[in-house]
Amino acid sequence: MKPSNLYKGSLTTIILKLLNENDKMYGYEITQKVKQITKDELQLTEGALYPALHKLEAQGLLGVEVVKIGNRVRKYYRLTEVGTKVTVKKLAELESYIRNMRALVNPKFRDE
Amino acid sequence: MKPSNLYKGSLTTIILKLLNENDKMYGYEITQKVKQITKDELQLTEGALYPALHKLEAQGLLGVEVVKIGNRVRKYYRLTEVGTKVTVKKLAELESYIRNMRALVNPKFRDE
DNA sequence: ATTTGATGCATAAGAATACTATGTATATAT
DNA sequence: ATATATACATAGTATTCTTATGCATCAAAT
Repeated sequence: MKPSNLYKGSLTTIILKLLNENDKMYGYEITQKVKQITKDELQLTEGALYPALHKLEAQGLLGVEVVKIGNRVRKYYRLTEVGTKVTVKKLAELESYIRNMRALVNPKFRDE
Repeated sequence: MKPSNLYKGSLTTIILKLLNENDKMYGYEITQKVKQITKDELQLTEGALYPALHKLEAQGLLGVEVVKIGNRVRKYYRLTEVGTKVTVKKLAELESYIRNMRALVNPKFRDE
């Protein structure tokens, strides 16, 4: 994730939301989806993505399904029930974050 | 900064913007201002704030003025010229970040 | 035929950022 | 007297991400 360090801390939210929307996805697919949606402005690095996926899996938020495509392996991830609940929470936190940052940065948004 | 780790990476932007708006401020004042603006949702911790101020000063973005208030010391910070330029850049990055995150999280915002 | 670029996974070393805990000290209100 | 607010600061730790590297398959172009 190059552009600025504002993205620090938002990777989990991004992953969870995309999985919430797309049912199941594999890592590389997520990187491409993010590139597409943000018009190349945000590029997930694999060094950040894969460890993040592993961690979410270890926390029980994601389930994995290994699929062989020809001779290649893909690991499809999908939300668990817990993962779905956490997604809702993360999205609320993001809205709150954006609201607060807008208020901090733009006096117009300060009276609710 | 408690609420969520989304705030990781935004402290510099917050400090610069508040100084851009208020001419000069001291550390404690910044923490209170942030509390007020975000209605207690965001509490800057001093362990994050003071090192951040020192770093910005070392980078030449802030100038310091030490003032004695009674027997107490206050360190007033203000933007340098360079600091003002960086502030503009940081604010643009924040807008970009918010736009991208909105698009990632809300399909409605994906076209445009 | 082979090289390039895309696909697809993974980890290790290090940097950056913030949190927690702690310390010092003054001022004010109860 | 004592708790709370004001005001600074740093050390140790945790979290998160970047950079660099590695392995391997596949399609397309030269």
